[in-house]
Amino acid sequence: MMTAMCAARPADDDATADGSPAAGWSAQINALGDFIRAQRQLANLSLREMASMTSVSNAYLSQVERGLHQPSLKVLHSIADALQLSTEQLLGQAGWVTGTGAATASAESGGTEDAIRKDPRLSPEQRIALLGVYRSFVAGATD
Amino acid sequence: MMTAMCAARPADDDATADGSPAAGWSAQINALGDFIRAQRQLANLSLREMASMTSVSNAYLSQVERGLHQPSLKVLHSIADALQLSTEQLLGQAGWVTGTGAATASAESGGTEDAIRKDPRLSPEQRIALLGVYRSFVAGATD
DNA sequence: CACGTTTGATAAGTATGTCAAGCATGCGGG
DNA sequence: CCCGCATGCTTGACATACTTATCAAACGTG
Repeated sequence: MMTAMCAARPADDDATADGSPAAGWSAQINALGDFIRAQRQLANLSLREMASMTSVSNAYLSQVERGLHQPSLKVLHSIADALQLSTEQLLGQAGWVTGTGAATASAESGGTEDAIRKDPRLSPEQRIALLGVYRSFVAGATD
Repeated sequence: MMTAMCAARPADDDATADGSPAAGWSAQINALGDFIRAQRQLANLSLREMASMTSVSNAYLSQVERGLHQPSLKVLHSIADALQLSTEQLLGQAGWVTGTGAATASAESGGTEDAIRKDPRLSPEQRIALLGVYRSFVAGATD
């Protein structure tokens, strides 16, 4: 197995002529596909094997690996599972998550807000309420 | 403005009896939608405002918030950006960051109390009040 | 060489995400 | 009263993700 099979990449297609899709994600998609393929081959899996593990068709996996499509969360998750990777690694590879630490918002100045937002023990409604209270407090003070 | 007018949720449809690895989507989608809506309202944004920020149509945002659709990565990312959240928080909310290690939650859990205690912008009374609210929330959530 | 098997790639069809336009409702002013 | 302006919700058309069925090449067997 694993012979130099028929690998053909139809040249780097960065067609962003029409403005429909967000420009420039082809690079990330390619990176993601390469990464997935590498991991798959590392695990000595064929497309079909992985397909049966992920319940995603081999054909689509092939297309994803070659950067022809942007897989959805479901598929991404399945793939990560089959390859024994965390979804975060996959997303990170595609550049969709800013990084593991990643605090795009105000992390240092608004530590409390951030903590509330990230707290997994709160339901959405509770979050709203708590943040509302907190903000009213802070707004009332000198700020 | 901001009066909750025509609101209708078409019953909770949780029909996922098959043994697929990704079973139980509707619940997650609903959670995600609720979270997004909560955050949006927190930021005092209307659907249309957010739509213009995210370059996603208001209609679709509405549907996503109500759990009628699963947004793609692009859209998710845009939303996170508009709400000044990291994509990971969104994904975490929906429970998509399973991963093998996946200790996103436990690491942050408990950080909220700490953040509140340390927050220099709160007066002692406010601190007590906020902690009280937070604790009541967490206590009610069957830890 | 015929044969079956395994591999990755392609074709055409189906399901689902996404948008632009229109609907319903509430609010303030003539 | 009606009217315009705000909001959120629904419809129907299109684009994209995804599937099932199939192909051509490489690897065996005898």
